[in-house]
Formats: sequence, structure tokens, C-alpha cells
Amino acid sequence: MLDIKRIRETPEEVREGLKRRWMDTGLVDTVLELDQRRRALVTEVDALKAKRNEVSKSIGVRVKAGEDITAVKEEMRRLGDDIAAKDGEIRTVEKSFRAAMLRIPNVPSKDIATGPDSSCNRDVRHVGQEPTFDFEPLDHITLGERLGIFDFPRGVKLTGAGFPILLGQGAKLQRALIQYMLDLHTQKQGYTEILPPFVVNTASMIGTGQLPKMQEDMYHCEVDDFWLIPTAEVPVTNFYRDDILDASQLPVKMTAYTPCFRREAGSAGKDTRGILRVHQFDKVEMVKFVEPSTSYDELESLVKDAEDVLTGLGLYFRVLELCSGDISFSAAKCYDLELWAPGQKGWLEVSSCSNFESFQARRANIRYRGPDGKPTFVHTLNGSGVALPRLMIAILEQCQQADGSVLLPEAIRPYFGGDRLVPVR
RNA sequence: GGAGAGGUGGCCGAGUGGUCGAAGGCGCAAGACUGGAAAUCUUGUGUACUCCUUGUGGGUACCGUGGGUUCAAAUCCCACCCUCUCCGCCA
Repeated sequence: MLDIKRIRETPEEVREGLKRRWMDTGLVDTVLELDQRRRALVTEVDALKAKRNEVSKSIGVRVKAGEDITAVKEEMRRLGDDIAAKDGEIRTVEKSFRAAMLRIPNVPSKDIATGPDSSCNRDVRHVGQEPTFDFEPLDHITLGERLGIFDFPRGVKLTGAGFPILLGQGAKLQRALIQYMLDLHTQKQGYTEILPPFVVNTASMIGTGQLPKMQEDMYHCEVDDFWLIPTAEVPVTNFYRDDILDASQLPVKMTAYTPCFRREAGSAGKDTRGILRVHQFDKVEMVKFVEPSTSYDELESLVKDAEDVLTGLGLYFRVLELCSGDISFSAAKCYDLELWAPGQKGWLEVSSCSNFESFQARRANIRYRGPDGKPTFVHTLNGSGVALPRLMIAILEQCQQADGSVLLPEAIRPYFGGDRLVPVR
């Protein structure tokens, strides 16, 4: 959520932000109009309430003095009705106001490229060595089949399409990777690990911006009105919802492993083969709560932390700076990390590192006591560190050998308890 | 799931219809005292919204949440949520 004062004072800036996302600017006008109506009503009803409070006080005194106050009471009853009616009006206006506010996206940072879609993203750097093969590299599905690490049909039997099963050395590799990443974040990069609930309430989903916009992409437990988390960002960021942190605590850096649940509504038929796009996947996430003036530096170090996961594994990847039209609803600036998949000859997004500025903090009401002692919204950031299925794909495809085995990156061997995945047939 | 108790400011805790944003204490901040500190004393110390003549200014709201009764609600009524204790069930 943006600051209404910002919209009031510099509406052109906000409109410009929406235009840079190729979105209609009508919401800004809606919000401004509702804001004006709301303020007029509040002023009006506050004056009425002031009168009621004043008269009510005097009634107490007059009753004790034995005066007849029937007429005043009658007048006050009418005033009360008037107030109730106006309060109702305010509630209606405020509801629409809030709904509109929640649908205005963050304003893209000034320093990122303007463009409608991913074709305008900036290729910042390539890291590592592109692997070369003296044979035709296979894709992860074929490799996985030979290694016996996936079972897609039984996933369909248990649940449905998009819920693959990992088996044997595949399951173990995944577990090893999770542990490798968490150890890196906690032991070398100063993050605190948390293991949060994987199911959250509606307030949490609004806090990080998944609701109301992404409702269709989420799994919902109707009886309890709970939601399955689409990313650890939700429980971890909401950890401090409605809290006021002390300035000395900042920056707070947290990391969490969680499964992620996504309905992927609207993407039916896209990337349906293998484990590229699934409804449930594992991910290690990093989240930061920082002082506003430091958030862009913190973004750079967050990207570095995510990159370290990949360089530590010796994988080849690139870093993209997303353009205005490609960043997520809540983000002001975002970098993507994409691993090279030689088998399918394409780039796989495994991490998105974003600065949300105060956008999420405002929704989730996360503040800190600033230098002036006043509660001030923090800036929040998060980045994947990293998503597992695609990391798995990249390892399979980048580290494959002519004999069909996969020679694992050295860093993961102690966690895996071996140096390679071996074909079962 | 059943029975009981309870949810008040950063924390503890008083408050059963009117002058209560809320006693008292703790904590915190500033000042006094001190060579310095402790102790002591004094003063101050919530958040959000809103208005204007932008001020050590005015107003409104907030005592778990949402409704209701009343001229007036922390206080009475209803519903819900949460916490604790006991019982039941259970990994």
C-alpha cells in the first residue's frame, strides 16, 4: 500500500508509476475522490460527536442537580441517529477507499528500465562458466527417469497433476540442498532461521500483498479461512505484523525453508512437463526488515547472498534487473537470478530479490522507532535463496556426465553423503 | 471437543454507567542532587485519524474484535476470537 499523503501530494508521480507498469491510472482518481469524501464526512461527524460529548457531560451534572432533561435527551437522541447514519456512510466510503488502495501497486524505482514485459529486462551479469559437453546434454526429465528420482504418475494418483514425487537419491539431494542453503544463510550471512506455519490467515495474506489480487492463485481452507502459503515470504514478513521494532534491532535478517503452494491458475499447459512449474515446491527464502535509507544497499547484498548459493555450487547463471512492467505488484525494484539449463537450452528463474520499500510494511503495519522517536514504517525485502525444483533441474543438466550419472557440486557432497547420482537403468 | 477463569497503555495492575486516555507501580526520557554513579526528588512519557488562524493549537476514535442498549459504555447485553487451568481425544 502506498502512503495516501504521497498520492494526495504528488498524484502525477503515482500515475506515472502505474503507466510504467502499463496499467490504467483510473484507480488514482478513484482513491483521491474517495479520500476527499471520507475526510469531509469525518470532519462533519467529528463535530457532531464533539457536541454530543459536551452535552452528555452536562447532562450528568444536571441530573444530579435534579433538573428535568427530557427535552435535551430527545434532541440528543436525534443527534445520535444523525451520527449513526453518517458513521455508516463513512464505513462504506472507507471500505471502498481501502479496497482501492490495496489494488494500487508499488511505484517502480526510478532507476530501473521502463518497459512492458520481460523483453526489456536488463542482463546485468553472467556468473560462472557455461558448461560444455562432448555429448548431447539431456533434459531433466530424461535424466530423472534414468536416475529414478521422479514419479509423476503416482503424484497424479495421490493428488493431481503438478504434484510430483521425489524418490530415493532425488529426495535426499533435495534435503541436502535445503540444509546447504540454510547453513550458508545462517552461518556465513547472518540470517536467523525460522520454521513458520505453512498455513496462514487472511490478514497475513493481505499484509504481504497476495490478497486481494492473487486470490485465484492460492489454496484456501474454507472451514477455517486459512490459506496455504505460496512462499515463506508470507509467514516470515508477517512475523512482525503490527509490531514496533527498536532501531537498534535493524536490520533484521531471517531465513526459512518452507514448501510453497501455488494453484498457478491461468498457466495451464505452460511448462507442464517435469518439475519446472508445479503446484507444490520447496524453497529457502530470505527476508529483511531494514531502515528506509539503507534498503537499496540491502537489496544489493541480498542479491549477493542469493548468488552465493549458486556460485558455491559452481553453477552457471545470470542476473537480470527487471524492467518496470515485469516487477511484481508489491516491488519497487527486483533482480532475478536465472540458472542455465543446457538440456532444455533455456534460463530458469530460481530467485527473485525485491525491495518493497514501505509498501508491505504499510499493509502489514511493521514499524520501528526512528531517530525522532516516532514510529516509522520499515522497508522490507525478500529473495529466494533459492527455489529447489529448478535448482535441481540445473544441477541435473549442468552436472550430467556421458554415462548418465550426475557429478554433484563439491559443496553439496558432505550434505548428500556421496559425490554423484547414479542411473538405476 | 466439554467445564471454568480471564483479555485494560512498553510491562504489572486498579477501575461495575457520567468530569476516564483511564489511579497506582515498574520501565523509559529529561532535569536536580553527586567528583562520577547508585539511591532520592521533580517533570514528562500511547497510537491513529482529522481541522484550522501550523500552535508547548482544536476535535474525534481506540480498554481482545464486531454488533447492540443508552443523552452518555472500559463498565450493561449479544456474537466471535484469543490466553490460562482442569477433563476428554490424539502425533
